[in-house]
Amino acid sequence: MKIGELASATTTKVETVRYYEKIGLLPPPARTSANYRAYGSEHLARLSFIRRARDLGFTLEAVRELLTLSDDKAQSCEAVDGIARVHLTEIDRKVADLTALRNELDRVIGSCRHGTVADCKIIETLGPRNANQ
Amino acid sequence: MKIGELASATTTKVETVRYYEKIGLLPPPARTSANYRAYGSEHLARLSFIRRARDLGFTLEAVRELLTLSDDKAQSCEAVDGIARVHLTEIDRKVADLTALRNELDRVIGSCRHGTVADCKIIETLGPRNANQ
DNA sequence: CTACACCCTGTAGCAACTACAGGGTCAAGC
DNA sequence: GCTTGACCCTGTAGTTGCTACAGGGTGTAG
Repeated sequence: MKIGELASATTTKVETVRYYEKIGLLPPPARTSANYRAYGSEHLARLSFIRRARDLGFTLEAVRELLTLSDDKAQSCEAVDGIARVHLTEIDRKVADLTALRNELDRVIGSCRHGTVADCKIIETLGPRNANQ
Repeated sequence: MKIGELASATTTKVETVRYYEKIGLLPPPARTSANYRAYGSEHLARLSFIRRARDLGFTLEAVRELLTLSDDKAQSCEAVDGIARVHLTEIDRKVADLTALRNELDRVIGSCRHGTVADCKIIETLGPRNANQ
């Protein structure tokens, strides 16, 4: 399997596959006589794993840990569970932050009376003279 | 007003102030004989504007546009409103995406039976062999 | 006069890719 | 048998929005 096939099988860009290899997430595959990367099914499995973890929002560092953990089948999956829970907490915080921000922006937009910039409430909100914090 | 004072007045780092100058968001101020930056109140106003817009999640490009628009007081604030609305839509999309992701992660974590890695549902979900998409 | 806090410029680093530039390889079609 | 085009290679620079040095200069308090 060439890099382009692996990439399209996992909806990844070719450059990204090479990038994952460079940072040590994906092991370097064998090479053909023409120096092309030749991947096997274990690479497909590993890259799929990486992509799904990334889709779930895990950082590459977290993915690296998950991969290491998943290699030791006999161990308890407590650590895996822990990483996932920490990540969930982070996402919850992000959602809360974004929602608060969204509501403030909505309020700011709602105050716009569609006049000139001189008396635009949006611009005014951004200015330094009102003490709304 | 020296750069440190301007920075602490706007809870910005000194390096960030210089960075904003470098990318043309903040006009270069006058210099003292010792080549120190000497800021006036117009800089304070502009930097406050930038910080608040950033706090509301606007990109630096959007901030740049908002600043340009805010300089033309006679114009209608339609464009300003437009930028803000586009931004709100983006935030709404992000919240929706993150929430969906959060729920899937929650589901994945909930399936964990706390055994060994070999039969860990979290690891299994990340693997390529199940067709859950 | 000597610490020390502040200022200066310029460059490199972070995450997680993405996009070239400047080459080599391979199969198909004329 | 040779060209065209799709693919592959390496290496480097760009993206966003800062942040963190390194290696200097300045100003003031004790």
